[in-house]
Amino acid sequence: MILSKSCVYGLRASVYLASKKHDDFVTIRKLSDELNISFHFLTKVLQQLTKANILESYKGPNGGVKLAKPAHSISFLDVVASIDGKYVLSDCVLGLSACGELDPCPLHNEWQEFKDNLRYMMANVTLEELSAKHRQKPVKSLVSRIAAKA
Amino acid sequence: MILSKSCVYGLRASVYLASKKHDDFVTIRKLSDELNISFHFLTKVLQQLTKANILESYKGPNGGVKLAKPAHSISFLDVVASIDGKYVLSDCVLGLSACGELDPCPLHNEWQEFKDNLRYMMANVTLEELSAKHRQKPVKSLVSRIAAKA
DNA sequence: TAGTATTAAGAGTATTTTATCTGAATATAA
DNA sequence: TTATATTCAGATAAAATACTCTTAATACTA
Repeated sequence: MILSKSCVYGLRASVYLASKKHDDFVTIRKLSDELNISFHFLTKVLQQLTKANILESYKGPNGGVKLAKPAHSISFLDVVASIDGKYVLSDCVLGLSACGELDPCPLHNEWQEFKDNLRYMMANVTLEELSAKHRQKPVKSLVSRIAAKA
Repeated sequence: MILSKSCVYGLRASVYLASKKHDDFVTIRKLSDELNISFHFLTKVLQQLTKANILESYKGPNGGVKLAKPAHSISFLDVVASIDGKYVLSDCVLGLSACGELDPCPLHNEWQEFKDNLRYMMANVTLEELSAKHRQKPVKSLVSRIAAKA
């Protein structure tokens, strides 16, 4: 599992919110029902996203949560980093603390390439793109992107 | 963390063993000292690799563990699959059980590409290649491989 | 055959992650 | 102003993962 469950829940909720009209608050109860996630657990996760300024929350009747910014300005990575921390995917694959440019482990370069690509993808996919299954502007395929670079 | 710690420990031990003369058994004590891993924990992990026929073990004096096959015939993926199971990297990134070719989640294609590439890399890097830092036949870079394919 | 070095196996503990519960704070609406 | 719908916050529980310890089994050496 690359991303923690908290992170996955946060992503799913964010993508769901991105598909809604921006003005309306959606209750966490509705989110947890729709997405089949434990209400209390989801509450915790969304609090983290609220603190990180990804979401905006409102208490009381007609309250709930909504995206704090337009969906096209929030990336997949924004959400992931708010929950799993920005050092997700920064470790050496063999768990060697010394591994780095100077003293790379045998897999260092290959792994680095993967992490970079994954990061690139996450940073360049927005919630808006994710919320529309048949999006007009599809994320450029990794293969073609890398091929163009090479 | 993509791979479990057990898995990482198993990999490090395997790579270490690959760098040794094949005939000699290496004690788990020596492995745990060299690699700075808890002896008992490493024992557990290596038992799994022994069961999976990656390693061969021998009890008693002059005993220990060694690779069961030549290092060039054991892939990174062999080790990973023996410890984390062969379904590592098979889940949907958004944790949707329904996600698949028929009903893909918004990230399905991008994610699939990643998993395929990672799997390809893991399946095509052998312990022999990993054990030599300055290997004669470097693993073909992902970028060039993908570029060639495209 | 006795002693010892070694892995094997399983039980036990600790830590982290995931999930649940309860009560408080807040804001709306009647 | 009172009742209600909601998030917020903290405590607790359960499950998964990581790690430790103890004992048994094995096989060499002397």
